[in-house]
Amino acid sequence: MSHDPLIESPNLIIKALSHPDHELLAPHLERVPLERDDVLARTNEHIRHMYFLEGGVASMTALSADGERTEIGVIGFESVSGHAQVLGSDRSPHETFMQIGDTHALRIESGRFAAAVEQSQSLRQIVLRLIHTSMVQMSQSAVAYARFQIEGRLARWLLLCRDRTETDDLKLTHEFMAAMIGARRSGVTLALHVLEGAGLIRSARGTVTIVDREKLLDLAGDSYGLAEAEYSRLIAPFGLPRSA
Amino acid sequence: MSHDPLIESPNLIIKALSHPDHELLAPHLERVPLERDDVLARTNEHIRHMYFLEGGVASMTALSADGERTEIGVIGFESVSGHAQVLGSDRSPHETFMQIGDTHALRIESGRFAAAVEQSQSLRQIVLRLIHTSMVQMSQSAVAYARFQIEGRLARWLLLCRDRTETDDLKLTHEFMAAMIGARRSGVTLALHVLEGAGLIRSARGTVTIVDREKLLDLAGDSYGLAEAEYSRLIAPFGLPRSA
DNA sequence: AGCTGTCGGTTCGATAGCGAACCTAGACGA
DNA sequence: TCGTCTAGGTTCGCTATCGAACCGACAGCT
Repeated sequence: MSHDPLIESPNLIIKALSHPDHELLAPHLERVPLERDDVLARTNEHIRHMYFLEGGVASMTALSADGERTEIGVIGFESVSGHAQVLGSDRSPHETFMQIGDTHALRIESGRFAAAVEQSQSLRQIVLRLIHTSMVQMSQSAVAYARFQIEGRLARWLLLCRDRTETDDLKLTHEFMAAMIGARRSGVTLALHVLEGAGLIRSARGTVTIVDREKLLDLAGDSYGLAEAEYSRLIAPFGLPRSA
Repeated sequence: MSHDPLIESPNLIIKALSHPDHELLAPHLERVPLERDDVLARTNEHIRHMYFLEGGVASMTALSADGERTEIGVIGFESVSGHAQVLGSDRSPHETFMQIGDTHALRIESGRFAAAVEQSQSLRQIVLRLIHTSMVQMSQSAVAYARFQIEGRLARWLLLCRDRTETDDLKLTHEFMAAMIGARRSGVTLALHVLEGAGLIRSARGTVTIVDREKLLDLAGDSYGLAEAEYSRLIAPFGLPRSA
C-alpha cells in the first residue's frame, strides 16, 4: 500500500472527495494565503488556478461599462472558484475576488483540474452538482435584485457571509455592502439601523454582528436558502438547520 | 455504410453536433409541437424530457412564496432545456415554460440524454459550454434587475425575444412583459410609449414590432450581448452582428 | 497631542415606480 | 348587432431610494 499524502482541509469539497479522487488531486494542490481584495479570476482573462477556499468569502461580480460592480454570487469553504474552466471556457466575463480574507485556500492549476475532471466521473459529478447549486444561487441573486428592497437584500447578503465564514462578526464597511447589494451607502446605513433596532444585528465601525439569524432568515424570505438546500441535497450537509 | 437517419432541425445545437454525436441522439429524438404556456420543466419535479427548441422562446422562472414569478433566463432555438439534468440533478427549483409558442421541438428522454452526455466527450463539451453561456445570461439578468430601470430592462428583454425568434413581430401583452421584467403593467405601457416615441418599436394590441434593433442595443447597454458573444465564441455563430 | 484619512450619521430635494383604480377600445361569439 | 372579455391607456397618492452633500467620530501615525 502506497503512502497516501492525504490533505486535511476545512473545504467541504476536498472533504467530500472519494479516496481515489483525493489522490488524483492531492499532488497538485498548493496551500496559499488569501487576503481581502485578492483576485481569483480576472474579467475575460485566462483562469490560472482554481481555489478551494478554506475560509472567508469570495464574490463573483459582473462589471458594467460605467465601472459599477454587481455581485452575482459568492463562494466560501463549501465550493471552489473558476467554474467556467470546468464548463469548457478558460475565461469568464466575471471577476472573482476575496471580499472577506485573512484565510487560506488550496489551489490547483486550472488545466490540471480540468484534466482530472475529465478523467474521473465521480469528481465530475461533484463539481457539476456544485455548478448547479451556483446557478440556483445566482438565480436567487436575480430574484433578490428584482423583488426585494434594501432591507431584504441586506439580510440575504449578511446570511450568505455568515454561513460561509461561520462567524457572527463580519468585518465590512457600509460602502462595501452598498456596492454588493446594489444600493447607496446611505441606504445601507438606514437599513442597518432598522435591523439593529429590531435586534437582528449590532453594528459598529467596520463590523456587523449577527445577533438573530432566524429573524434574518425571515426577512430574506425566498431569497436565501434554496441554493444551500440544493447543496445539502446533492453534495453534503451545509449550514445551520432552521430551528423550526 | 449504414443508412443514417440524419435529422434536420433549425436547432443550432442539433446542427452543431458531430456526426457520431448526431447518431447517438437521433434514435431517441421525437418532434413535438409546443404552444404558449406549455411547461417544459416543473418546479422541483423530475425533468422527464429535454427539449431542443426549433423556434419560439422558453422562459426559466423562479417562483416566490407570494406566487410571483421572476424570469431568470430564456432559451430559444440556440439551446436546450433542462440543464439541471446534465449537472447531476434530476430536478430544479425553477419552472420552464413556453412564453412564445406555436413551434416545435425535438425532445429526448432525460435519462437517455444524460447517458449520452456521459458517454460522449464531445457532446458533453458542447452542452457544458452551453451551460456556461446560460450562466452568463443569468448573471446579466441579475445585472439588469440591479442596475437598470424599466426602459432598459424592457429593451434587453425584447432583444432576447427578437434574436431567438428572428422575427420583428412579437406577440406579447403588456401584462406578460411586466411579469417578465419585474414591473407593473402600467409601467410597461409607459415605457413602451417612450420606446415608440423614440422610434425603436411600434406597439399594437397584443404585438410589439421591433423597428430599430441597434438603438435597442444602445438602451440595453451592458445587459445584453455578453451571453450571446460567449455563445458565438464557444459554440457557434449567433445573432446579428452589431453593425458598428 | 495633533493630523489625516476613513467610516458612518444625517439631511434633503428629486424621481422612478408601486399599487390600485377606472375607463376605453378592439375582438370574438351568440 | 349586442354583449362580454381582454388588452391597453391613464391617473394619482404614496414610498423607497437616489444622488449629493456635509459633518462628526474614530483610528493610526508621527
